[in-house]
Amino acid sequence: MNSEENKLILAAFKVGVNNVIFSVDSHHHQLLVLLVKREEKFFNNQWGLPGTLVRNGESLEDASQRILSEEIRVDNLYLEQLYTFERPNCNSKTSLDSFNIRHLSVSYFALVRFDKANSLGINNYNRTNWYMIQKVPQLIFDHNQILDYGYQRLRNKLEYSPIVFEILPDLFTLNDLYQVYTIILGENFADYSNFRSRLLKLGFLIDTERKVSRGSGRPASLYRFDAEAFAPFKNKPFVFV
Amino acid sequence: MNSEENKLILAAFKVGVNNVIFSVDSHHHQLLVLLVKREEKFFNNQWGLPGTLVRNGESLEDASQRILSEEIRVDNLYLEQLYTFERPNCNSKTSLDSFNIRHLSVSYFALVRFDKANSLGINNYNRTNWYMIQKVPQLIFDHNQILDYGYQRLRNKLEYSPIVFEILPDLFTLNDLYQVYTIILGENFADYSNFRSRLLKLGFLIDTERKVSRGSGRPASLYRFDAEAFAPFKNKPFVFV
DNA sequence: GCAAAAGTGTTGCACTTACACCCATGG
DNA sequence: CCATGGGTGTAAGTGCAACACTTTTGC
Repeated sequence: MNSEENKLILAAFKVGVNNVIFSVDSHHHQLLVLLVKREEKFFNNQWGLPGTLVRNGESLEDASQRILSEEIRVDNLYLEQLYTFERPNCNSKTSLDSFNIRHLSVSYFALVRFDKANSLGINNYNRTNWYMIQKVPQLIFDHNQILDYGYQRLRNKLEYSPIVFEILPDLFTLNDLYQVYTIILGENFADYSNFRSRLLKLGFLIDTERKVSRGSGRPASLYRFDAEAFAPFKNKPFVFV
Repeated sequence: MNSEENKLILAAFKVGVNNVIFSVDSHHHQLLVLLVKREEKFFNNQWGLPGTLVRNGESLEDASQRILSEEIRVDNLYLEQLYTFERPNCNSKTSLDSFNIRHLSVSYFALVRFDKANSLGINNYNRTNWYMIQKVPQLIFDHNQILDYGYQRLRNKLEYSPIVFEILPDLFTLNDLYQVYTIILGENFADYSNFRSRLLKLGFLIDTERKVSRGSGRPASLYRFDAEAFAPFKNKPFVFV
């Protein structure tokens, strides 16, 4: 087959999924991302996003969920497609991909509860670990780029969609909520008292009147998120912030 | 090979690209999308988004550009990845895809100048046509869904990025600009005079002092977009609207 | 002069910002 | 009774919607 003929032939692909899985550790005031150490010879123990190749009979999202449940034992709280990346010239570089098989990587984005997700390190010899977002090392392939893209998306989502409530317990204090926002968006996005009044005025946070005391100081009210009352704000931008 | 074994085997994919190509016909005050009539036997002359399968040696974006230049002879003005869709159970439905080849469709989104793009219908026997967005018929596969997704993206883009200037001539009146916005976003997004003052205050529209007269009425100033002056607004949301 | 289109100005209202202040609890 | 964190209130400033008004052209 000469090169002209080759050009008109349809490319054959294997498809992988990569997950950008975020979690918030409120206790240490840190945004975390899940990474996996790649011990295959080509990767030389570099870290990368948790991912896998798509198998027969499973959809892309299935594959993505499989990673979530294998690496951290967690029900999906929030999962969304991010972007499709092309692995550039992969076939010519690694002997794994002989025979002109090209690779595509569809990345997904997830936000999981830290307490539920924190049961890792078992049975995987520290192969999987949470990294603080500021301390992520150089990753394999283009995974740093994918991560950046996911981080961007996370911050956007936070501003107009109620994902936070997926990682907060059913009952939470307004300070809990505020903490998550500052951890992800940085300290200087709004004053706490203004954040409070703005959100409460919107009417989808219900005061249960129940109080919880955290050390000294006045006990805080526990609130819950009312999904029905939120409905009118769906797709309306900048509900929060 | 039994079904258990089959499940662990990596799926093989062919990858297609589909383009959601929008254009604005200011003269008829219409938002248009480019469709292609599919004359293959399975599609029975139904319309669909212009697309193609990815060939050897070309990247996904290459393939997408190829469509742009084949269907309408146009340099890329704006091209962006939209979303990756999975063709559900395609292999079991059409005899084309025997042998467990699955299909993935990566969709791209483009906005092209109408005058430049309007040189179609030549040599293609009305196979390609612009459709008003409200009059799009039932399309093949999930193309209606992809189109909706693209339309959504277009409206979002319009609000925080300067894509409009890619489809406007170098010199344009503020009314030209306003027209494009109302065509895409609908009439009730802002009053013309407020739109004017808000945009002018931002300082990236330069009044060239040149005037143009369109029939009766006071002649309008021609403006140009100053990309440098726009720089500080990059990624800042809701610059327009 | 009159209609039509371009462009300017004004006013009220709503919302944000930056604080100051009050409240309830633990020690 | 004071430190601590929770919660309320307010005054100044900003931004936008609605709409009235002025300017410059063709006829």
